[in-house]
Amino acid sequence: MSNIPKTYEPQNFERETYAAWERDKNFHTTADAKGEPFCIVIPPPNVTGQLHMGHALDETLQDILIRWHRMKGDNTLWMPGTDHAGIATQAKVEEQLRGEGTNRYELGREKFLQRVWQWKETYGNRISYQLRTLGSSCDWERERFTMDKGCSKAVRKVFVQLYNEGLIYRGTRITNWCPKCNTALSDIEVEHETEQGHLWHLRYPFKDGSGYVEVATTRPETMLGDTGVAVHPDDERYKNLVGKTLILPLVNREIPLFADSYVDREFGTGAVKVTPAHDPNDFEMGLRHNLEQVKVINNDGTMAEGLGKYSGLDRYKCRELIVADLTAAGVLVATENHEHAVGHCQRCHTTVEPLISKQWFVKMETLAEPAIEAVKSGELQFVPERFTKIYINWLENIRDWCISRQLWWGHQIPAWYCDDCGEMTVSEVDVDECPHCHGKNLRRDEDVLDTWFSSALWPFSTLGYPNDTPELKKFYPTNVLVTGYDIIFFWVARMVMMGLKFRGEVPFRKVFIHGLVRDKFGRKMSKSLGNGVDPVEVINQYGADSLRFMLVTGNTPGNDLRFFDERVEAARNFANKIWNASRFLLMNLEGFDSTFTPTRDDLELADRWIINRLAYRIGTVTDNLERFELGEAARQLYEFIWFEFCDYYIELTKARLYGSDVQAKTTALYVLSTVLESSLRLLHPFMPFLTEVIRQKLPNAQGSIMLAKYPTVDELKGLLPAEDENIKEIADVILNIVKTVRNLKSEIGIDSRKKTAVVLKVTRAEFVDVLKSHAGYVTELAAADPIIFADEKPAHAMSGVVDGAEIYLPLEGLIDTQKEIARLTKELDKLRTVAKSTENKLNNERFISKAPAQVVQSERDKLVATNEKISALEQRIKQLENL
RNA sequence: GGGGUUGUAGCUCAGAUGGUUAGAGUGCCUCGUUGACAUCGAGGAGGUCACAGAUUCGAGUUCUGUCAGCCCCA
Repeated sequence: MSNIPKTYEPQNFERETYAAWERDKNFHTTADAKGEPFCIVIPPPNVTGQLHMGHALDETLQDILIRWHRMKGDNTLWMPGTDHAGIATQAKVEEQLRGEGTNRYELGREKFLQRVWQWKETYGNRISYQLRTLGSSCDWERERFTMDKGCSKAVRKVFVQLYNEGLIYRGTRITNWCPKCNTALSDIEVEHETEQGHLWHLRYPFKDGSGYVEVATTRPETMLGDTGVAVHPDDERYKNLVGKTLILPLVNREIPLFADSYVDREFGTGAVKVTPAHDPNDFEMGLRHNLEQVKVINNDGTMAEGLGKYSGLDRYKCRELIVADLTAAGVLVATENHEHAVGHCQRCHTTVEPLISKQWFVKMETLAEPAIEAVKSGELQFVPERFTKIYINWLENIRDWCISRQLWWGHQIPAWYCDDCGEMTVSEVDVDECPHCHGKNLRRDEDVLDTWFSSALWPFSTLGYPNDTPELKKFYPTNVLVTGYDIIFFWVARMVMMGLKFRGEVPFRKVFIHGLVRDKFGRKMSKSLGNGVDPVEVINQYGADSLRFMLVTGNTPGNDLRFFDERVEAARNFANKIWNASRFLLMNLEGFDSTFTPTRDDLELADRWIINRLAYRIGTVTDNLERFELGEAARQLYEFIWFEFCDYYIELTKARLYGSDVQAKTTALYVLSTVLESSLRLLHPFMPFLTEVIRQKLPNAQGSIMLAKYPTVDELKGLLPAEDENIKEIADVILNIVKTVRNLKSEIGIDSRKKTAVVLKVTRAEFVDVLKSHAGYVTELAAADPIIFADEKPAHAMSGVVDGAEIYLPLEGLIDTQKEIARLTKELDKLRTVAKSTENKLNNERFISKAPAQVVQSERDKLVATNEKISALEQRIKQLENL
């Protein structure tokens, strides 16, 4: 049997292990393969850059689910791919061009797009390869891209159908505009941040000279575009003034004072200036009251033509000047400090400008309704459930989705305008002749679609839509979507709407939501802060298994987690522990007869115990996986492998391994390798590399672990202890004695490994035989040697008491009687507190009558056991005091 | 303004459906070189479970309120 190096060095095997899996097509499946379908589509990473910690978390969770289901025997497909990320990618390439002293306009659309495709090749591939370093078992043969042929076809088909049904329309609306990205944005691409600003109070005079109305505004520069002043219809202050005409200062435009119930009487002066072209609420009021829309700010954030000295100024420079001019004119009467929410571009963080422009929109209401229903009916479930509310709340208040972007990189809108007849044609195939007038002077709409439009189709476009492929039939709806809570609106909700609309079924049954990975101080990892941790570097240093294990432990669904080097180290130490436990087994396997199978009768207590524990952990791990409690499942494995298997069981096999009884040794080796092998399979979804490499060295383990069966309790049949065997209780007595002996030694400063005589007084008859026959376990684990069973208590000794036994370390001369009395008294006090509270419960009639019988009984048992310990301690203390 | 979420050991976090003397990792203290592992082993200290009520035989866990932090939406 070949052995392995002394320390765990993942760098030596992860890469080649992955390559072997991929070479053997272990990730690949087909629609006609055996098993229940289990499918996850990857949230496609952007081709802009490289893997970050958020991806690492997302991929790890998916890979755990995928590998687990594959091992369970499901027909498992993990569909990989990347996203073209319109604005972000275009910005990257434009930045590149700037470095070369040119820009996209100089290059022209076609050449520019070639450049972006080049970028996509480089970075798209890079991110796919980085996903591989994490161990992601994606079916790479099926890798997709949101702008590949198939996805583009799906986008066209969906667009045209929605247009034909009137669910996509083109209209002049107020939209969020980013002056820097130079494009329209959807509502959710705007991030609102509270900023310290001012509230300027302005006086607008009446035309008839009968005084003025005072308005309050946070954006004085927009006053140039004011076309009205609004007050609340029930506001007594203004009731008699409504309908009068005001003169807009600086501009001298006549504007009406009108009433609209939108106005908040409490805010400012109760009178609000109305700029329909630059504020969404004012826009709505403008429509209601037929106000003129005067656009005073250009798309690039400068002031429009025709505004005299203000024209061409930056919007903020203009604000300063306007404030100065209004002050000089006596219009500005007060300036207050004011906190308000200001919208910023999600991508570049520039303050967005609400502007009127002609854009394409998706009508959302009819699409949202079934998407709400799907969640309410339970057809689609969120894990954790609380995200349901967030999702529904958003959909119930949804507004139309602005889908056109003034970019070049993306799916160009399939609409053509005829210069001859002025008609528009929307079509799945490119149009070169106007179907209305047969003219040839067609211009295609220059805009492209919001990136999220194609992402919304991802679960079915990747499976073959619009073609009716076997994959689509087999794997749609997919089973789980794994993603962060930050894109529930952007992506999840839209996929549900589109899935329901175009496939008639939800795109996935469950949405498994995780949080964000933060830095050690709890801050979001970001480029500007420079606090990001590169997963590839972590993998190079600690191994992908360690990173994965760290990401999945100490984390509960939907919650953020902090990244600590120390936690990766802890995970790496766990890997090293497994490595060395395996190494121990491998070095003892020489000459092992791998055909040997023991019967239950060959197994000794420790063997039956560890198998029992394994069965228990198979249960809890599987149970937690089913509930998406991956962190808890990982913790179960950690405890089992490190504490139960390594700390206790391995130690208890050493006597047999180093002894001369071949049959006993073989049995121990059999159980060791059986339990280790099962543990590796249980752990494989979490730590794929390590488990594969070790398992290949074990006897009787054929093929790749990733295709092996996930452990079930059934497979232990024949080895499991009999139902009536009280194995846990017996083990607890022994382990409690072990702990007590170790503790007593430590109290007195004896090395835990130094052999020390121990006197045991067994206080429960049913344990006498089993403790006598297994005293060797105490010797092994606590260096208790010799162990003397006796009824009398040695006077000069350290002592301890556990359920079922009293323990004495006769160490005459080493014992400070007073200290020992003090120590025992402290212990006694603790037990008395316990006894007291237990008694109180049992004396409470209502407890006896209302609590379940089982709970009452366990309290009774506890009281008996505690009282036994108490009297033993009392006697002992008295004995010491009389010395 | 509406909604969500968090508050448990020095730090980071677990503690489904209420029921042992509330756990882990890390950090800290003491001890340990006999061969699986010092990326280790043994032992230990350390918690009024944010606060106040309520429900209950019983609350870290359920409900209400308060305080503090974070997030989303308007």
